[in-house]
Amino acid sequence: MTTSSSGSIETSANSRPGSFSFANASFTDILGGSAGGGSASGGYKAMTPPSLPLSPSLMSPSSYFNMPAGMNLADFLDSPVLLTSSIFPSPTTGAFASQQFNWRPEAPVPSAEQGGKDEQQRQSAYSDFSFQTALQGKNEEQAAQTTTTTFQPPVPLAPQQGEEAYRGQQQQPWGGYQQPAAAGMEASANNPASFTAAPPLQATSSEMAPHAQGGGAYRQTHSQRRSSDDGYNWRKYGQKQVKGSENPRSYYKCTFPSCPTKKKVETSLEGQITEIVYKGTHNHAKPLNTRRSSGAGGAAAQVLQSGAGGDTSEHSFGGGVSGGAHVTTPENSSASFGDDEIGGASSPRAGNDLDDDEPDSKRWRKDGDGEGIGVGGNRTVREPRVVVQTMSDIDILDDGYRWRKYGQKVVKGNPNPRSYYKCTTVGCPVRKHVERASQDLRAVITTYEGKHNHDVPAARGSAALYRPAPRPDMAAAAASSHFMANNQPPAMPYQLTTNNAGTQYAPRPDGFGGQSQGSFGFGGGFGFSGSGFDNPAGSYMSQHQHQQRHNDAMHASAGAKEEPREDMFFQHPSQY
DNA sequence: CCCCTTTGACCTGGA
DNA sequence: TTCCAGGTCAAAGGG
Repeated sequence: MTTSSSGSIETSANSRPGSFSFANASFTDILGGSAGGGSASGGYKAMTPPSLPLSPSLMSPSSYFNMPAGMNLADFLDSPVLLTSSIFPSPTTGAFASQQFNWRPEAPVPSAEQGGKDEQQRQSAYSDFSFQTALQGKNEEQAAQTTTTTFQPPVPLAPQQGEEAYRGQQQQPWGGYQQPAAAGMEASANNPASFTAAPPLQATSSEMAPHAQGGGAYRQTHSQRRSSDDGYNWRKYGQKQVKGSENPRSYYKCTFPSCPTKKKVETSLEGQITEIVYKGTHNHAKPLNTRRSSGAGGAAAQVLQSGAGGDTSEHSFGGGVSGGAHVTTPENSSASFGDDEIGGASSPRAGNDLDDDEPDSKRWRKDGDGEGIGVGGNRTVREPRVVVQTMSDIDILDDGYRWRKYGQKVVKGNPNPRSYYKCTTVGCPVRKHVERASQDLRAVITTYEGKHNHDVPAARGSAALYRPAPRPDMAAAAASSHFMANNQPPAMPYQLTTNNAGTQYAPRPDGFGGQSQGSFGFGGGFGFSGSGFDNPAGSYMSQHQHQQRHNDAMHASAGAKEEPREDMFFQHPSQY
């Protein structure tokens, strides 16, 4: 998306042009709504949402967000994730975490059925959009702490401009996104101001980072969903009552042939959508004619997408996002809009991307990966939340590699969902998963498995953007900080945990540790200068703590698994 | 006939 | 190893 202002981000795979404008809306509005953003989840990473169209108006990408190389603003826009993430503060930091996407529709959330009509509403709705990050509860603290970066008032920019700017800066867009997502949300909660358009936004790195890594699943909740279609056609393939939630969860798949995109929609007893989580990215344009969207899910989804989607045109998120362009596909990113919830649970959800191929959880499982989307802990859904996750499959790049989210799941012991990503390079066995620490939402743990058997992919969009993956350290830092700059692929597997406190990063025993090289920074945009951002790794304390966890298991397996682990919340936009 | 929803069973992973 | 929970499959039914 471009983010608001200008930047357009190209996501590697998914990039699509879109513009997101928050022009009218204030971030607070956008993010804000509910303070409580899902806690943990707040932001996940962002991926590149492919399709959300965002109009750049509010924030200039360049300034505010850095878009991952390759990403187009449009993409961001499209992807829910982007929205959240991009816009919001990083989850880790929590700065924005609280913010979730809240679409607070003026009108009550339309039921699925209503969805069709909702579009109009949506538009209006967007204005209300608030992004909340999952971690609300923590948010405040985090927000304060984390917010390392500040978002300056968004300056509307043309998407393209944004991109250019962005690229020029080489900032990572996603970082922004991610942040927004998680952090942002929270932040909002905590610091509403942070997100308000006018005021500088702060992004917390830590949170953001996670999200970023996570791939972005974010969840944004938006209070009200106006559901409408997102412009894609969905088929419901399952429904289940999820434990811990009164609301039944419905599973939808994009009906487009070979499109791996899925979404989970939770609806309240009243029929309102309380949460939507997207997984995967659409590998096709939005159908011209949307037949119908699946029920609730559809609605929410639609909203997002539509927002994202170019076609639709304008959707304003938050106050005003007007859609700029949009793209149709969305889906990479996922964002969740939701109520607020704090906990990460809700927010965290986001992120699932799809696998490419098969999204199904089973497969994921087979792959060993991931899972589906996790639900956050509790959600209190006050308002309907929509989670969009965008990570798309693609890119995540914290480390410069491209990742595809193939699953997400809530693991016991941790209400926060763990996103699962795979390196998109054919034949490359590397996987990573990102999750927010249960104890400290601000802390994000990323675990890498396997070693890349290839070089860091060229940046999609701009070479500049993708640089070698930052080292883990860097990554972490970056993540937290948001970004960017160089990413070098971590050579080694490691895990990072970030939290507001700081990032700690430890190389894996294997020796896989990375080294940070580049500097991250949000360059321009966010202004994350971030304290820690620049610092590579370890030093980077600002907001994230990165702890490495090693999974023994992973490592163990690793031999095979040698994987580098990284986190990056903010890694690259791409990731997000 | 096509498409979608519903629904119970099955599969897989995590604890 | 077992249990639990989440996610998906696939048959059945409806529009």
